[in-house]
Amino acid sequence: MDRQMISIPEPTLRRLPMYHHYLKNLRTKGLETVSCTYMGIELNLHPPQIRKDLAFTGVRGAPKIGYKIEALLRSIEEFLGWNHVDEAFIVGVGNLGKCLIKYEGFKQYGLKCVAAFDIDPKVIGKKIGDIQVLPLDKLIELSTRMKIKIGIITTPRTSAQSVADLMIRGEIKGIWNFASINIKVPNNIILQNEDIAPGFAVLSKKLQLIIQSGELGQEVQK
Amino acid sequence: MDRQMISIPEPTLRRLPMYHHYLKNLRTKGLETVSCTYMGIELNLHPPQIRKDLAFTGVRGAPKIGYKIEALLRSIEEFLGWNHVDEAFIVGVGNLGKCLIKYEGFKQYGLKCVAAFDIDPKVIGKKIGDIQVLPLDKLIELSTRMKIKIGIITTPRTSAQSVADLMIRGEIKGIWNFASINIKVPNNIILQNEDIAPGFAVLSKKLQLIIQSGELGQEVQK
DNA sequence: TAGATTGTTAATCGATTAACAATC
DNA sequence: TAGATTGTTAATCGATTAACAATC
Repeated sequence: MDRQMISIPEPTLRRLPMYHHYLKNLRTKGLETVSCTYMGIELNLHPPQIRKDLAFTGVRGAPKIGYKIEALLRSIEEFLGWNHVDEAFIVGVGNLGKCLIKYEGFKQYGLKCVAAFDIDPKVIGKKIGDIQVLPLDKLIELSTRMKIKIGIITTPRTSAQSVADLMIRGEIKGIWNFASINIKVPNNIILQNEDIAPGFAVLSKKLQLIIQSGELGQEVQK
Repeated sequence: MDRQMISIPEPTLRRLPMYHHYLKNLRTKGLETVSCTYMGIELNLHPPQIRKDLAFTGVRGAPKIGYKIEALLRSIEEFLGWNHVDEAFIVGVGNLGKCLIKYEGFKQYGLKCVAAFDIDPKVIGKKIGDIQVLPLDKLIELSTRMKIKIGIITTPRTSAQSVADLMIRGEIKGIWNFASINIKVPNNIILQNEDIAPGFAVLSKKLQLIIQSGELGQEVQK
């Protein structure tokens, strides 16, 4: 009962994939153990932070030795649920939709797109990668029947809310929204928004500041 | 001199595009002013936070009235440098690269991809959207000559570091890295990493917790 | 005017970092 | 053993939220 009461800091959750990826690399190099000191240098993080993050997954290291890489990987995967495959539906087969369907990386997260949906008759019936594009009005019935838990939205902004509503009626529990628009979902539905605008805002502003300071520097020089 | 010393909280920077997008919506509806109370309800944020965020851009509101939408939009755009066009090079014309090249949304951020690069002879010379795919070994010379500031990496992981190195030799100042791998750049280069794994980790874990608690609930019921 | 809203200062909260005993 | 590393508690830091005077 208590376990799900412990709240995991979101920054920690967001760092776990980085550790996971890095550890997989170490494993291919044939290494068996790793210390936080070592990881910290490579990943540019402070050792105590890494230690705390890893502790959340339930793994324990050994003083003087460090952590077993194999155990760490299993611990992270189990903690995130990446040790079993989750099937997902994706709606919207435009550029981004196609790109995600073909993305090979999902495998390592245990995510598998099993069907795509669209309203455009020109794409319905086609195959993208391994999967079939179905008409959107089949979504509710199919997702209920197949007990699909995850829905991915890659439609234009204007359709995102109505697609989310369909997914919820189809008993989908988590929505990964790439439509860069705020959609509203009930409390018991997990919503994860993915958008490149925030990242670009950070890049734009930092760039502006560094270029400004460069120009200022030049002025000072002459 | 002082201006660039003030550090802007990154969470604030990341929220600005959301305000920007929302305000554009209000403008198309013909509204002229807006209060933080009102925005807060729509965007699910506390009014004082919105006020602080907006204050960073230098705009001032009027007590009892709120903010002028037009002035807010201009203030955010100017603050982020989105009021002028920045030209960018993109390297790697796979699924993701093509997808970003065709992405219409960059226009509103003042970002324009002016050339694409690849090493694959099969794609070199082709046109994606409006732009030409050039051989990678032309990058340094061209980006120096055209004074390109932004480089976008959409290559496989294995090439990301070497592409970044080329960009830096081509005097690019900011790198937007979609290759989901840690690349190393000198201090004076801005690096912004874009990766969907952190977001999916959050979704996976939350989903796991909610599904677990659902199963537990059922057990308790019977 | 009264009430709503801004702008700003203070209090709270949560995450990161520092410190250090325990340990192999 | 000595030194490196973990695990944990305390201190710090930064962002969010609360409180409230100023104001149109």
